[in-house]
Amino acid sequence: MTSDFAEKVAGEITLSRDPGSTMRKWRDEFGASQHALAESMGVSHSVVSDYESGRRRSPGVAFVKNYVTSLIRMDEENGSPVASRYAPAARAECIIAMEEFPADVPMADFVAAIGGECCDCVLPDKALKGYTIVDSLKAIMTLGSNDYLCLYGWSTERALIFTDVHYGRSPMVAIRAHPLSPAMVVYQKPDNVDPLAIKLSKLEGIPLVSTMMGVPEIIENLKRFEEGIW
Amino acid sequence: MTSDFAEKVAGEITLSRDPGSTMRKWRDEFGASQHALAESMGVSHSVVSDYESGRRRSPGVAFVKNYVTSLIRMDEENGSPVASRYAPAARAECIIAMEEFPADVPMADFVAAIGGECCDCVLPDKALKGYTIVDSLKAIMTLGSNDYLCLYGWSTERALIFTDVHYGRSPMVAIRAHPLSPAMVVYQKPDNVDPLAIKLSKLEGIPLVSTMMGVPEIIENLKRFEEGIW
DNA sequence: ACCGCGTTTCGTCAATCGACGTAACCAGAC
DNA sequence: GTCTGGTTACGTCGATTGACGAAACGCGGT
Repeated sequence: MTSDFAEKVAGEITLSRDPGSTMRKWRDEFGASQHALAESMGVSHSVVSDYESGRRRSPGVAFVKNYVTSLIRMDEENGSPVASRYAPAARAECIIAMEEFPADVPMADFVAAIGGECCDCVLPDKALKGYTIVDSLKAIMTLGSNDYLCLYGWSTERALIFTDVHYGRSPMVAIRAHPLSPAMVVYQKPDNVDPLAIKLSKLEGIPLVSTMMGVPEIIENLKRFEEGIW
Repeated sequence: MTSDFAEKVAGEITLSRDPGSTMRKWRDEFGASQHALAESMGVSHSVVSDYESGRRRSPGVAFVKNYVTSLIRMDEENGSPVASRYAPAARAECIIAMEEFPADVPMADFVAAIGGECCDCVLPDKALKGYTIVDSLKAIMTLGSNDYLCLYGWSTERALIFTDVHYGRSPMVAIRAHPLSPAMVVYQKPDNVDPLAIKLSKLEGIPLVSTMMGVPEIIENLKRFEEGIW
């Protein structure tokens, strides 16, 4: 979540016709002084001023990264008032976690990382670009057709992980009814997987995977993919 | 829309621990060769290779901007197959247009740009960070509670512009029922503005504005704010 | 073998960045 | 007036970028 916001900020600075003033805009938004930010970045305050005033016309990405991550770290130390205001879309109740991978992750690696097993499916030789962990009950009770777009974030080529699934019919029915399809569906701790859900997954050509791993452990195990390590 | 995607790509490159390989990842995603991209960028092909291989450890934002905008321009020349795959959330049916402003836009300037008039309200001395144009009928018929999060995109400090509004009661009722509030509500071409809608807007402290301007003209007039000009 | 396409490596050099410290400016409070 | 906090401007210099072109490499097809 926060990393999406960091990308937003960094991307805006990078693409701006005047990177300096865009940096200044964001620092003002975060309510930080040049001096405090400079300390956080580990540089002298006049460096920050030089960049914001436009003396450096094309700052290197290393500097921009330091600038942005420092602002966000400072925000987090105060409970993320700015970041949370800027990511309301990320706070849909049924979304527990949602991340993009910086590089494609082979499906087999993903399934292994979450201790998953295929439900009578064959994993295609494809890759995933991210995942979303969804609270199944809340999703079923609150999501309408266009809600599913939020689950996909930046890419449909992700794994949707439904938590606390008893038989798993409703998620597959809803997914099947929607024009967009995820690359993979994972049921977390199902009692039994409904045969109809398996049938539907095959009709849609979506690999269906189950795992008995807890959500915190799943999130922990997927962190290395987020950091581009495997 | 596309600019959000460009920011996503640029942000990811900027924040990556290995910008070169992230650039390479995205170029592969777009299916472009180094040679074609180099031509599009106006540099020699070996420059692209030097960057992607990591010879330049901290590329300047000018180069990254050229790289990203060239990839996206090339994608657009082919009907945006990659960009549209990466922005499904942006294609919610009821959203006609949605943009963020690179710098705050004073409310008075925004209202003037869209030929708007206050419906018995006083414009606060505040600023907007973006806007969303919403098809009212589709929104009312299809949006659930969490849908409204999609309307807000990156910030609630935006103007929501509802099109084809007859009296404008439903949008205000729905907005009032939702935990998040926009900074401004605009009714486009209303027949008559419902007094109850005005009352609700005051209760919420949300300025209510009406305009008789057509959607294409509104979008055109707001472009200068997107480019940071006013 | 040759050819075409795609990519990498590397030497080179002018231009710019990254970072420092110093000095100055501005505004508000006492 | 002084002090504090916030910001800007600028000289300086080593390090790095931005860009070029030449040479080389790898792969598939003929």
